[in-house]
Formats: sequence, C-alpha cells, structure tokens
Amino acid sequence: MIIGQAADAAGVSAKRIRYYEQIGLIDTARRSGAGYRVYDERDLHSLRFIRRARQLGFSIPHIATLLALWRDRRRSSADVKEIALAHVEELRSKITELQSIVDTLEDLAAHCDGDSRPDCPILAELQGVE
Amino acid sequence: MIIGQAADAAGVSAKRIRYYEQIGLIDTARRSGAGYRVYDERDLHSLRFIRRARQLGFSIPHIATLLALWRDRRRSSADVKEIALAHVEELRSKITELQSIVDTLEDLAAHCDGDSRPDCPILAELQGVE
DNA sequence: CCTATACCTTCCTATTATGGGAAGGTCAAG
DNA sequence: CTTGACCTTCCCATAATAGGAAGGTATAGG
Repeated sequence: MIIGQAADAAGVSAKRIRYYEQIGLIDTARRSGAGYRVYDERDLHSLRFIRRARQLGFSIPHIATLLALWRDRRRSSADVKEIALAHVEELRSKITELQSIVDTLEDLAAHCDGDSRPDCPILAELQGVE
Repeated sequence: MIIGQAADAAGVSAKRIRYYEQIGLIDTARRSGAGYRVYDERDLHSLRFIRRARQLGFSIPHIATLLALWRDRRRSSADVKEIALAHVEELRSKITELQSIVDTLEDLAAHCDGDSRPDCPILAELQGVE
C-alpha cells in the first residue's frame, strides 16, 4: 500500500502522514524500489489512532505518549487516565474562558440597538468607557 | 512618548505594537530625530481598543473592521452588532465542540480503572474498538 | 512503444499572532 | 566618557497542517 491508499484508508491526508513521519510521530516508512513509502495494516492502525486522538484535541506530543502507552503491554491504565483527565482540565478552562467572552458579548449586544444609529455599547466597551 | 512607554501604558508589548503597525492595523508611527517611534494619547486609545478586542477573541481582521467603525461617526450600530454576534456564533460552535470532547473523555475516563493494570477504555476507543 | 494521467518524491511557502534574540544605534545619568 | 536602558531592523520559532512547484514513476490505452 502506498501513501495515497494509506491516506484514504486511514482518513488522513498524505501530507499529514509525511509530516507525522518527519516529526517522528510514526516510524520511517519502508520504501518501494521507486522510493515510494509503503504501508501495511499496522501502520493504518497507528494512523487511525492518531486521527482519533487529534479529533479529541490531543496535541501531537500527547499523542506520542498515548501511542507509546498503547503499544506498551505493561502500561498502567492510570497513566492513560492521567493524560486524558489533564486534557479534560485544559479543555474545561478553555470552555470557561470562551463562555465568559460569549456572556460579555451577548450582554453588550443585548444593549445594542442594532439600528442605523451610531450609538453602540459594544464599541463603548472596547473603547474602555466605564 | 516612545514605544516602551506606550506599551506599558496600553498594556501590550512593544513587539506587538510594531507588529500591528507592520500589518497596517495601526497607522505608521511618526519618528523622532533618532528614528524612535513616537506615540500620543490617541494612539494609546487605539492600542487599548485593540487589546480589549483581542481579549474578547476577535481576530485581527475583525478588529480592523471594528476600529474603522469605531472611528466612523456615521456608522450604524447594526454593523457592529452583526460582527459581534457572528463572533459569538463562532465561539458557541467552538464551545460545543470542546464540550462534546470533554463529555466523551469523561465518559471514557469514568470507565477506566486508573490502576496499574493495562486495561483501558480510553486506548480502546482511540484504537477504534467498538 | 509511446503517451497521458495519476500518482509519487522533495523542498519551499503560507497560515495566526505573537515571542525571542542578535547586532547595532541612542539617550540620560553619573 | 562610560554604563545601562532603551531603541532600531531583521531573522527564527511556534502548531499542525495546506498548497504548490519541479521532477520522477507506474499503468493503461492506442
């Protein structure tokens, strides 16, 4: 299987696969006589694992750790859980931050007439009028 | 007032001010005899406006528009409100997305023993075991 | 056998909004 | 006149890709 086929099968772009190889997230692929990267089912499993982890918002360094744990038969589930929960905490903070922005903007927008007149609490707030 | 003072007064770094000038978000600063950028109160107002807008998560292109509206005495508040509400919608989608990841991870973590044994629903999910 | 086209390769650029740092000029105080 | 704290420009790095150029390869059809 060459890179385009692997990309289709794993649901990632060929570009990404090369990038993951370049940064060392996946092993250097074997090459065909013509220099084409060659993949097998095991590689697809890794690529799919990476894709799912990315979809869950894990960073590539975190995924590197998760991949290592995944391959380690003697891992402890506690290690995995710790990474996942730390990630959840990060996401929660981000959500809280975004939510507070939403609240602020909605409050401002609610007091903005939204008509053709120039008066606007949103700009007033940005301007720093208390 | 030179850049370091303006930076302190406006609560942004000197680097940022130069960057904002470079990309055209703020006007090219006047220069002193020695070539130092010189700022006045009006510039500080703009920089503070930008800082607050960044804190509310507006992108620089959006801020450019908001700044233009802010300076336009004949603006309509509807234009400002529209940008703000569109931004709110983006934030909401992002929050929803993050929240769904949090829900997934918490569910998986709840079923993960988190002990020294290797069994781990989190890795099982990433692996694609249904 | 030749050619088209659909791949593959590497390498370089761009994205977003900064931060870091080097090399060198300037200014104020002591 | 030196020292230190500024300023200047310019280049590099970040995270995780996408896009594209230039050139090699595999395959199918005529």
